[in-house]
Amino acid sequence: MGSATLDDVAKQAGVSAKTVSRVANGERSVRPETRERVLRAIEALDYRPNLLARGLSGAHAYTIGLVFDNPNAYYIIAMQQGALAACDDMHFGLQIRPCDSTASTLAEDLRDFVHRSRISGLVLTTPVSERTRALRKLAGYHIPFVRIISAARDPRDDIPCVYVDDRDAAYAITTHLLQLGHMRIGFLQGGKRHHASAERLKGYKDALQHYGLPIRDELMVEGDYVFDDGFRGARRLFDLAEPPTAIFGCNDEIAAGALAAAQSAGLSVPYDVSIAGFEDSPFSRHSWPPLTTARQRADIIVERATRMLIARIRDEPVDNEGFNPELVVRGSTAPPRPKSRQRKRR
Amino acid sequence: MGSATLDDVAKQAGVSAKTVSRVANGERSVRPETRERVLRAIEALDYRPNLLARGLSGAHAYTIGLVFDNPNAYYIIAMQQGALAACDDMHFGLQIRPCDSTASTLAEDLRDFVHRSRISGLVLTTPVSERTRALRKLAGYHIPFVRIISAARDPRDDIPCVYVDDRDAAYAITTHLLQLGHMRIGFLQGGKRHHASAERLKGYKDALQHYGLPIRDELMVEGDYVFDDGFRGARRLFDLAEPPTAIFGCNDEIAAGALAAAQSAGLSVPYDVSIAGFEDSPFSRHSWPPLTTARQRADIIVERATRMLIARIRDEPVDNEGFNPELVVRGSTAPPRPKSRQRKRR
DNA sequence: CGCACAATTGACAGCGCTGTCTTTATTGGC
DNA sequence: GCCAATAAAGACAGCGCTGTCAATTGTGCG
Repeated sequence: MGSATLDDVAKQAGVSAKTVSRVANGERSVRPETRERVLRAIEALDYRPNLLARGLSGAHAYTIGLVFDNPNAYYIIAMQQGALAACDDMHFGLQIRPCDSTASTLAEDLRDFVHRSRISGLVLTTPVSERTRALRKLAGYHIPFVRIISAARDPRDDIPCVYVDDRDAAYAITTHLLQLGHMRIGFLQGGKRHHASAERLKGYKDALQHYGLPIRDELMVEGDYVFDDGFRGARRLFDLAEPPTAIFGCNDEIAAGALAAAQSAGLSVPYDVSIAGFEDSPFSRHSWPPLTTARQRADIIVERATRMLIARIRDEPVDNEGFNPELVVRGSTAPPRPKSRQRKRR
Repeated sequence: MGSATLDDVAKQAGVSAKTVSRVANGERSVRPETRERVLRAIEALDYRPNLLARGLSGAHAYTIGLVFDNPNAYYIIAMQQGALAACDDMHFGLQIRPCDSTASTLAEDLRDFVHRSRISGLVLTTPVSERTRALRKLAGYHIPFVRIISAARDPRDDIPCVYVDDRDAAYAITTHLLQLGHMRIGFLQGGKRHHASAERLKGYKDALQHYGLPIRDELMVEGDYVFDDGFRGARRLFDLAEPPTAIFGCNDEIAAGALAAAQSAGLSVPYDVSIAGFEDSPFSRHSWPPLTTARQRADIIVERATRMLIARIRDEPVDNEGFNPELVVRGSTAPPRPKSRQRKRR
């Protein structure tokens, strides 16, 4: 009924429980013929190690935690898939853990989580990964973790991380718009809670500067990563005396809001105004027109981070790794209308 | 360093470990003053029970599993939130578990999952919850579970469930379109793997019948719950000699595809064609125009199912419960154009 | 005041596994 | 062929908790 235990297998194979344990955990010091016999017994009894017992007994539970505080459903799912793929592959368990990254007790909350379940380590995603103070405490508790952050280059500090160059991707998107001929490009900012927002803004500004264009305050609207802010922000841009011919939303949801604002204002995208997003979420693929955006493979990034964490737990050497989101050009961006015709519309 | 244990607390409070265990688990047979003393010690030592030890020792691990096999990110997140809310409230752990509902070993996979971690019970969501054969096996393994299914009424079988009346909601949406004056309504079907697809189709047909309208095969396009099928299906409908004046997509993603198809065909929504979805996902709120849809609170439904499961695990009596998605009218549906003008456009 | 009974509390084993240490088998070198 | 060195296998304790049952304390009542 309740599955077989180590002892059952040991009896069946005529060896000690410890030997079965060794085989089950792939330790090398077992003679091939013994291993064979044990494997047969495991097969015959359909034995599966009890993870609770293993975790309670061993040094740790061979389980990692994926920690997030992010309202973006696609992002979460992609991250979960990535972490799961790595964990399945490495025979680790996965505990998925939402949390409040703004809590003052963040470090303690995570510590309790880790201790209660003997979690072997944590993969921290943004914005949890940006709470430097909490991370320092966490490190103080000797909890291994890897963080995923938004940065242009390897921070080279003592905390292993995967860094995503949001600045560069935003630079690429802005450059794409500039090369299409847009001279006035609106930027809908993301929430300040995320470092990525600042990075993307930086990429936008850098590109303008590189092209010798002025950076205009009225073209950079503040907001958060939500549809409504995209909608409102875009409307504000449209209402300017001299509205932008292109709008770059800090993520796809913001861009979707801008798209809706354009359509509700009777503007045709991309003929009257170009719109670009960031993330390559289904939003960007499933809108009309589909959005030009930056593809960010959260699944692959998290999978990588998870593998790094497991390596770290096994005391193997790990190197930080960087990712560059990739420009994806779709139907929502096009050259601006010639001046003459643009005038007519107004 | 590593958190305090029961014994530490026991020593501090001057009682036995078992008494601390009783207090920690809220058992009643402890004198108030003793309880008080123990609670103080727990507080002082910042004690947190080790979940692995509790699970290994006790009859089960006070953890339930949420099982799903559904590509819809919003759905998954909503379900996770609902399950988590219930689990947090009832002091149960939650294991989130994607799976392959088409696997022939589904029942065995789930059994192994349950046994390995001493999971107390499972919440099965569609389409896993519809694999009747596997469920029967699962019940044979004495694994408690609650399933969420698409059904118009309480199935009154021996498996506890939460049932969602998709038929009724589809009926309501179709009726809404009929009452607006639409006489030809296209229906973009969902994948056959989900019972909900058939239920929704039934609701559509029932409503037409109720209004004395014929059910036309050419208006019911087959497909799956993906954007592209919505896009293609809608195009096929637009190409009919006599195209529908309204399209009902079996979920929001399909409807988003239809919306894109309309826009790409130069049709204005809702003036040239009305479009309705199903689910109330962000898709429906964040498109332009926003979609009329049926609100289905996956979070609340799953939370309810989770509470039922926990009640069941505690041998408390449980009654099946039904949910009715609620019609949400937004900008994507309107009366059809008067015939005369419609002609002009063609 | 003394007894039957109920309410509290504690002692102890054991959940199923792994870490440590010990014992036994095997190998290579002279 | 014998011994040291190494490899393989086993014995045993114990991870931190709960279930069971026994011991203790408190209660009501004649």
